[in-house]
Amino acid sequence: MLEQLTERQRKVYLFIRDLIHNRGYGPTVREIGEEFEIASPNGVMCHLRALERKGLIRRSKREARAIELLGDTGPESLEGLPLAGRVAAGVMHEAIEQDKRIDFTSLFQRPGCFVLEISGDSMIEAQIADGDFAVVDPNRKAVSGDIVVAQTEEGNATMKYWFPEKDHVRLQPANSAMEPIYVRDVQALGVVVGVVRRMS
Amino acid sequence: MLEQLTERQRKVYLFIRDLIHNRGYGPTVREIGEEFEIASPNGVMCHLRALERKGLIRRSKREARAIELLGDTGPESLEGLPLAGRVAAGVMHEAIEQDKRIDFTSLFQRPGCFVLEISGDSMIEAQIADGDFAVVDPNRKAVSGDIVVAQTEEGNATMKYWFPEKDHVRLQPANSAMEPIYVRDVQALGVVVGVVRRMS
DNA sequence: TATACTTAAGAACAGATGTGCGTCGTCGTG
DNA sequence: CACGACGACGCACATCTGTTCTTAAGTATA
Repeated sequence: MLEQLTERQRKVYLFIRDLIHNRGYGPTVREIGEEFEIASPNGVMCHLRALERKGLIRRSKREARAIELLGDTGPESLEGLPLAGRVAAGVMHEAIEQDKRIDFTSLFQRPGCFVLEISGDSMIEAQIADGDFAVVDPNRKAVSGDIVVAQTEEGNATMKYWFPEKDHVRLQPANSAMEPIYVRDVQALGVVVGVVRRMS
Repeated sequence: MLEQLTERQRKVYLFIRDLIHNRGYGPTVREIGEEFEIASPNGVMCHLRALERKGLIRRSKREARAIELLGDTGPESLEGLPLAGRVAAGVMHEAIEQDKRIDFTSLFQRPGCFVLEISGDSMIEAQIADGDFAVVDPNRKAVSGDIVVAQTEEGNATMKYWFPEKDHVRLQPANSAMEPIYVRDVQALGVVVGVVRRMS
């Protein structure tokens, strides 16, 4: 998105975006000029035309501050949590590196995904415990060994390992105290792509 | 927030907010007048003054469209994932209930929280596996039995159960194949308040 | 009944703002 | 070398826009 821009254009775009996100409304042509020490309004117009031509912004003719950001998902600066490093692997840095961030919401933001709360311990050996939240992707085809949410013809739904065998499917719990289930008419509602646990 | 407003003021405020969220930039005084069939700019000024006085917006003097929304968290509709129910507990609803939603980012959004990637299997029996992300709250005092990130005086950091005993602390792994560590000079960098796993 | 607040019209003004014209220099490409 | 791009100046113009003043009707409050 930003690759096709020149250095100058990129900075102008980021300035506009920053204002819209952090101040709530965009800059005027002359405000941009002031920021980048461009004395003539037309010098700024040149950049705005380039940004519009390259599809990053849209403008309304003859309207003040009428700059619309295209393909912008919102202020990223506030999203997510700082990713501080790996633990149990040596020295911990005192200062948390602020540059790497991880956003759990966008991590699982695929169209159609939904969340289920786990009830029971049948997947405990797959590190999925009672009360956990499972993120399920219904648009993904289950392959052998996936953890899926399976629904039998009676309407019962359960979370198990998915093993197709000959003329049936083996639904294998991740708990050595439990036996696998063999079913003929079953469908996978979706594949488990993530687990979230809250321990507070 | 909206209770202290008159009906007319509320509609004006919602109109402004809608434009900022959906169009990307706010309205001019006359645009508002056009929407509500207020012929005079001053009729609109009256509402804007009221909204500013009541603390819903902030304006910059003599600047076009310079309306800032105060105490506004952005379009809420896009946040989070739909929470579809509990699994392994009977009947699955065909239609996912869209009204309940869960947002993983805000779930762990406490000031100071950070994320660590887990390395190794020392907490496997607490359902924390290699490659998982742990959310750590440094502003929380560790109590006996908590899972903490502990740092010894040598600077080594590790994730363990936290058991203070007499003149030392027992750092207990959740892995029966491993032995506990007894340390005198150790501090808990934070308490693990969440776990996130990505399996795609 | 008097007072204050809300809502609004109409007119006028100053200044903010987008836009177009012509010009110029630099840099990389063919 | 010519050409096109990028980046920018300076100026002028039309209009957009916020603001203020005066006036006034309707409504709630004391």
